[in-house]
Amino acid sequence: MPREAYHHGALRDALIDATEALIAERGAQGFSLREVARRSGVSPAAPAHHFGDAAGLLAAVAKLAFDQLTQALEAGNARGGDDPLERLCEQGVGYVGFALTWPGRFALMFRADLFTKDEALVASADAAYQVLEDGIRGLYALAPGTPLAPEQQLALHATWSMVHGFAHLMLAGQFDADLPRGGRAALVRQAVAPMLRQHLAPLRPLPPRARRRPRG
Amino acid sequence: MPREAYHHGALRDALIDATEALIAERGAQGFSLREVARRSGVSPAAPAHHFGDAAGLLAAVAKLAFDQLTQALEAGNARGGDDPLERLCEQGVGYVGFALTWPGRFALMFRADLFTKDEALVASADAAYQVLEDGIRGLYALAPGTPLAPEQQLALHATWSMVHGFAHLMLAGQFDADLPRGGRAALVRQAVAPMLRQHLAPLRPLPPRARRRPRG
DNA sequence: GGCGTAAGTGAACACTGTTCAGATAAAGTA
DNA sequence: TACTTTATCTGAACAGTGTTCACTTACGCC
Repeated sequence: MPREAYHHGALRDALIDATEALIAERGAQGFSLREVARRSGVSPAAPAHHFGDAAGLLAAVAKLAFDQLTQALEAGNARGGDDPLERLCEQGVGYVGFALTWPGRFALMFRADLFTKDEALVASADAAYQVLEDGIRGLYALAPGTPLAPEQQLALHATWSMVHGFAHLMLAGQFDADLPRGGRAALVRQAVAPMLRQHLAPLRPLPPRARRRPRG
Repeated sequence: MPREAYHHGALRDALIDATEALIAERGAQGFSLREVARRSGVSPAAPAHHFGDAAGLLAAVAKLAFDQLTQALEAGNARGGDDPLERLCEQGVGYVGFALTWPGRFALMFRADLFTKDEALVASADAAYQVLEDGIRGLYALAPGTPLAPEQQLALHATWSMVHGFAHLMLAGQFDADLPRGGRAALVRQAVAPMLRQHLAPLRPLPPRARRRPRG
């Protein structure tokens, strides 16, 4: 413990890794700064020098989580191919899949009371949001950067809410009673995509000759 | 502090009240058993005698929160009148309204790690869930108690997810950027009801003469 | 009136996050 | 190479937390 304990600059990453492992085991609630320091073989005061605060360390971990979510959403886009509806649906599948694969990370991301909202974190969170917003733009055939009309914003909110709520309720075990064979992972595919498809399909502009006449 | 400190049986309720006040101020995260005991003018060990545990006290508070949510949902039903679609939409408005009015209560209810799942709590949670499930039954013109078909279960999950996710994201401040004039309360009415109406309307069985022909 | 039981005390224990003076290693400079 | 500066990390302390336990107090009951 005399001189090998000095991490020589690698401590920052070691603390982040230990935190990810800890919240993977015990959830975001079970995080403890001292435990993380202990696992990194370092005194309880050491993290303060790199992150200032427990909230600072968790902010760094949350930032990474948002980056990983962005990747999951973009992977969904890729699976969806050229069809904007399919791309958005697969984003939803990716979102819920991320939440179920990394419940600790997901729980942390939306516990804003646990971490500091620093610049890097906000940027990463915005990046994830942009992927989703661009998905909605694709559905309405809007160019990137185009501001959304009110009803398009509503579609964005509804889609995000549905996917987020589904992930949240599923993690809370509310859907465990009626799981299909294959468990939670199967439910993601079998439920999220049809759910989104049903919700989003009426929003998609129809090809001209098949356009429905206004009801009245 | 000699003998007036003895609560003579009213302590149980006093602790629950103090807890509700505390989480209303500081959120579910800011709860502290000792602080609650302090506000009730009682030693830190006193709550253990009534609730055994901090998790036990929070379970009692969460149970009340579910009861209050049930009332909010039923009030929505009443506002909706006879139309099953309107009843369900107003349930959604009630749900989100409850979450925004009592953010501490709402946050606590879905933090299952904070409280014990005792019998009374599960019963109250189930009661709230039943109101929502019956709302879906109404939409499909099913008698109470009828088991839901898979696509009806899907509608239930989608509706609940959307409303829950909307409440959650709104509390996280994710929609603050595009608030209409009137603030959050206005957004509940202007967004939740149309959102649900759009989602649920295609699910409603149409009157016979206006039934759409199957696509294909 | 005495007694059993329920209710609350107060001190202790093992934790937690944070602060701060001081020690140690690494890097920069002359 | 020697000296200084800067970044890291320690160790002890402080205030606060939830929980336990022997003890005391008060109430209801026979």
